[in-house]
Amino acid sequence: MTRPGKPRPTLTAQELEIMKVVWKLGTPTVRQVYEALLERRKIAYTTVMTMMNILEQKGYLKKRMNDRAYIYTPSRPEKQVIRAMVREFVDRVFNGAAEPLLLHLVEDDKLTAEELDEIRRTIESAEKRRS
Amino acid sequence: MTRPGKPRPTLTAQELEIMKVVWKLGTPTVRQVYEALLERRKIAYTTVMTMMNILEQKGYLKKRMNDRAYIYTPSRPEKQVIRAMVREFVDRVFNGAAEPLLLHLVEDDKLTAEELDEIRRTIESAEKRRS
DNA sequence: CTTGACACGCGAATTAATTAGTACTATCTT
DNA sequence: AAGATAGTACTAATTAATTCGCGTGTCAAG
Repeated sequence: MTRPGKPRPTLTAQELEIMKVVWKLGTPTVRQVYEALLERRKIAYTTVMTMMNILEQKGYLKKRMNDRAYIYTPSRPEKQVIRAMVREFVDRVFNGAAEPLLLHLVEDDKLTAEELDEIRRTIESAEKRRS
Repeated sequence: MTRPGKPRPTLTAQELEIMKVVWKLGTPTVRQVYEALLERRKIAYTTVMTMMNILEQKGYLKKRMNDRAYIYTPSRPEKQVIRAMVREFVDRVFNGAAEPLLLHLVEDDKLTAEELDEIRRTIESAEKRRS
């Protein structure tokens, strides 16, 4: 049922929350993820387990038995997954055009002067790289 | 039930699709939205009606009776809604930090040289405006 | 050996999104 | 006046996401 290599359905909010923990911990058990999440909000152990199994079915996690519990590992690197989410968002909201989103962000006065500066430098080097 | 002024739940994919049409048409009837959507995909008239009524309940649309049919109007400007969606996305995916998203986009080679240039100029003027 | 902690699988309840059919009414059209 | 047309309200089926309890098995400690 899981088609290797095919694009997978994009992560929902809670799925992403779990994936973030897994990426941070590397190779956690359900319990470890559960404990990490508990520090943020009330949640049941079995809820985490269910979600992680769904994430496995969706192809985001792999599990292997170790001792008495499963150890889960991300099957795709964080950067790749986030990139796909950004792409999906740009498609859905901006019809695939990245520029309007960029402009939104830059105009939004949410960035510090240093961040703006770094971005400007990134753009400049991107421009050089191309010419 | 609709709390004026309060932040509303963020739009789903299909809701956004309908809102885009409404924003474009300005003050459409259900039928007009329906016809516009039909050009892209198969959908039933009543489906569109249901969605638009939900959007009204959610506070994104207002309707007034005119002649025999309701005329719907957006209750919030497109830019504002999109901005809220961007903010929600940045919060959810990047924990509120806009910069990593910016960098993702710039690195992603999805932009033309002209677009990059325009963005650089926008950043420069944003920097001036602040200093 | 019994008991408690921990792990898993399974099933299930709830909620929301999405889609659309049906019944009814009011208005044109001829 | 009759029938087609267009519009709404209401109901509902389906699917997915999210949440969690329960039963059961295993291992370790007393």
